[in-house]
Amino acid sequence: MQVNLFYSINMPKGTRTRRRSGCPLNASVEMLGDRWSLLIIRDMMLRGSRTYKEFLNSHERIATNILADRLRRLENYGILATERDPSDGRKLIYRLTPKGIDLAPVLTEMVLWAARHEETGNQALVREMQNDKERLLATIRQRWAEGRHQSP
Amino acid sequence: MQVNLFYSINMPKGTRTRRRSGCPLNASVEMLGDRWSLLIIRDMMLRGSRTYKEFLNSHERIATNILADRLRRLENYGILATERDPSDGRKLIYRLTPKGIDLAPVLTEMVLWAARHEETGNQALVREMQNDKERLLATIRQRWAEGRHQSP
DNA sequence: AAATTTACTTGCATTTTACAAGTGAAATGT
DNA sequence: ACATTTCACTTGTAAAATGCAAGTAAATTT
Repeated sequence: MQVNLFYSINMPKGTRTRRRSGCPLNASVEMLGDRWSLLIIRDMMLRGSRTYKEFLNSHERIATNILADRLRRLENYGILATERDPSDGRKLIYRLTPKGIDLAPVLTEMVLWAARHEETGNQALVREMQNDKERLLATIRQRWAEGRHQSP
Repeated sequence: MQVNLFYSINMPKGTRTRRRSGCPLNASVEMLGDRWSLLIIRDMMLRGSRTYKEFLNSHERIATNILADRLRRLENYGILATERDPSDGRKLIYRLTPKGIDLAPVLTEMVLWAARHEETGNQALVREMQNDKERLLATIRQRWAEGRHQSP
């Protein structure tokens, strides 16, 4: 039997303790390089999703076990944090940490790149990002600083 | 037996024909959201890697079959293109297309994010990116326009 | 002509993902 | 008070992706 020394017990799958290299891009890829993590962050940042159920509603249809796993990983990485909903003890509120909010420029550039080179939707968002990247980023940061990131 | 209608024959694994959604971020994630693609692009853009063997030399140690698969996928997506080396018929030269070069801002933001929030190396590159993001991007673009992206 | 280099492919074990169904705690309806 | 619903998951299992070692064919070098 062989064990993978890059992983530890009691951690979600794929949560590495040792890095493959010290390159900062590699660090980002190890934390975010999969088919779901960045979409969860998008849902929090741009769509105001805060609960497990809200994440499940998004159009790409993530499986429930994968969602639970990714939320745990992102929390372990310090990208998001949780708290119980004081008004409903069943609900967990997920919110971005400062580290998570700092991903806004990464998401912006990925959106703009795809919009430039692929046929994609949500042209309103894309135009907003193109026209004044800095203003949008400031808005996102401020919305989170003020706690106005709750769902409508 | 069940078949997955999101995939087609004769395409590298994971190369989807239908998208999970029209969101531009999702498009980026479907093309680049794995543990290797962005590292290959980094090697081309920042380290000047051009051949299969040069990619294999990078510190994260990609497996040969995965590398072949990722190169095929990135070519299918139009992110890179190949040509035979005129002076050595065994060698294939991989180079970024304009679409691939346009990923420079994505890589930059991912590097800066990790450098800000994780302990990583290559502080020289990070400082260069911090100090003058636009100048570095202009340099990368120009280096590729001039064909000076060959290995040293 | 033999050895080496390059760019892969193949086979197989391990790990991850996807899908469907189920569970327990808290809240709501009657 | 008790049944029903909601919420946030977990579990089981099939399918797909990844990782590792070994092998191969064509071009080049010796």
